[in-house]
Amino acid sequence: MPELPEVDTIVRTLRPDLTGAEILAADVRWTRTLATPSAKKFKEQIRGQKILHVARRAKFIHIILSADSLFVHLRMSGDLFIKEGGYKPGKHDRLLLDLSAPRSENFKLVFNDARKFGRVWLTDDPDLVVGGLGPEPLSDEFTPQWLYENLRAHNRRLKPLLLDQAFLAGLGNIYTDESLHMARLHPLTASASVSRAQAARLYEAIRAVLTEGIRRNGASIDWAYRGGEFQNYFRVYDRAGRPCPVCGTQIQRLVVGQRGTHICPKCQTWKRQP
DNA sequence: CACGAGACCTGTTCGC
DNA sequence: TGCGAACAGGTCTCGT
Repeated sequence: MPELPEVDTIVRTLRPDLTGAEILAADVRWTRTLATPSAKKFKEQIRGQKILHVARRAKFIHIILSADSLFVHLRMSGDLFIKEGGYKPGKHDRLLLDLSAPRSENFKLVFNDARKFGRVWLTDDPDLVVGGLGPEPLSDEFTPQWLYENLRAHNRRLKPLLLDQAFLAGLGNIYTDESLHMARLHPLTASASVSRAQAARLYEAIRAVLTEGIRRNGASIDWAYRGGEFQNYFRVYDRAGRPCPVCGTQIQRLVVGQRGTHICPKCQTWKRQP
């Protein structure tokens, strides 16, 4: 569910409460939620550590502790909540941390994840988790020139390449469809065929779409989400059969790389490679 | 290297 | 109303 803007929103929401808190205990309710280490080691190792900072890297929530890094990836259905100290675990709560803060009651950080795809890592080596990721699309490292050169360096279709976190880190299904539409590029376009001008358009579109997503506190579909409202501004995502906001043509749904994909067939044309 | 299929999971929505 | 199929914001692994 959550892509870069949604994760960013969660991080901004949690940061004030979590920063400075001490972890008193961990309750692991679904063992496979832990990517590493084992539940036993996790509980021993995390107890007593303080939360120094809460950050985001791509779609990972990065909680910097006194001695380790705690990473959370929400995958499709994960979410993180703050609950009061007396909170009792609900059906889909997979991991709970008991916390104490200097000038407030004890509270809990709850990882809730209906589909159990989400994962948590506790490690002293961040590269073990995020070392293989591509650049952050909102960082200075990501430039039109970088995008042009690296699109040309692969021979892949645009959409699966943009979804590849080792290529560029943070886009998911929604923001990829939105970016491609804004850039007027078809998701099946061969990356190596993209011109400088098209790459520049795609660069601007990715930055614009992610920035707007963050400004609107992400998109809220199915789950109530920090008041996010980007879902009200989708151009094509989940809008099959409705008019393209640019030209009015009916938006089509197709499948690319096994992902539902939404395009305007008039704005986003595609010349099959000879 | 690129790609499709299947796996991992549960819940909701859609069509009959 | 019931019931199975299709689908869902993500990523990994395997075979071609």
